Amino acid sequence: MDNRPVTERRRTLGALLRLPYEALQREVYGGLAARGFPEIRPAHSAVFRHIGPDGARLTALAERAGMTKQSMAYLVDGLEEAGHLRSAPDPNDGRARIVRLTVRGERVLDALLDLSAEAEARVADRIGKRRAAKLRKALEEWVDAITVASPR
Amino acid sequence: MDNRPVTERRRTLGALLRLPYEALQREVYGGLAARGFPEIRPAHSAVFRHIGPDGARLTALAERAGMTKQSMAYLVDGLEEAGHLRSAPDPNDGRARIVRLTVRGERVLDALLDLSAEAEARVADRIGKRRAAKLRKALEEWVDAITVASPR
DNA sequence: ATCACTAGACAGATTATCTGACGAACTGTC
DNA sequence: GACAGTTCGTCAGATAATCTGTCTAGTGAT
Repeated sequence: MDNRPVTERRRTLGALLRLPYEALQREVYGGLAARGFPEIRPAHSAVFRHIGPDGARLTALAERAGMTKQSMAYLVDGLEEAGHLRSAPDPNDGRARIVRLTVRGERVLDALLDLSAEAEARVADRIGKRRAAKLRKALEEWVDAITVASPR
Repeated sequence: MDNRPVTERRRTLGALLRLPYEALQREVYGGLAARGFPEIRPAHSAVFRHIGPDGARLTALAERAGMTKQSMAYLVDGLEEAGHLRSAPDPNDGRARIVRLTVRGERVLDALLDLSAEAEARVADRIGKRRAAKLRKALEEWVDAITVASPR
């Protein structure tokens, strides 16, 4: 049995992941807005995370992001309208569209990665370089354990 | 400049927090469904996280959860309909309603905390006890740093 | 040629959030 | 007391981000 007081029991790993994650997200998407991309919302990262330099099919993006084609289409439509993506029919498959980042879209991806690195550096300043390195290492280990168990 | 390859640059702290968090959430809410509470969805945790043994006002819950009164009212309504909460007028303030957990609601909170602790134990099994302890410690430090900076 | 499968679109629903406006109730000051 | 300003919760309406189910067109293997 767990006899610790509720306030302590409530400090779950989930909460300890969620709070920093939300803080990070505020920093990164705030920074993105400040850099001239206020239209990019957190959900859009599902696209930027999984699109490669040669673009990808809608279905491939959806599968990698673990969501339905319809949901991914919704996100892609928004980004295409804002000029971050451009889609063209696949010459090898008449059913498929290939979605690619535009130059503007590549700038967003770059800004996203920059801002993330900056935010991580600030974390290291706050909690110490060693501790931040251990944090990253432990998370990487955990993510690897998850990923082999149920590949994305 | 950051000259690491894109695949490595993409392994941001955000991603390293998000993936475990999502995995954890699946485990916990899956477990909750298995324990007979399939109607509890992740968003509802905003209520369980912030309600105390003596209940709370809607407005207080909303503020603690960092959302609008309207959004919190939506979540509370759902939980009240499902019998996890019961709300009564505040005898000291005619405007206010006090929302309290029912016995069923308390069982949910208990299950939530149990499942979280179990999930954390499984993480320790996977990545090692020492590493898991360091992970928790680093996250606690980070959360504390966030919380003093912008108290919730 | 046909037939099973796949890519993406369309229609419609659900969940979880928001903003703005509002009436009722409380609180402090005159 | 009366009045002004604040706070509590609700209503109406909108938006974001997801889902299921159905459909057409295209592919590919027999």
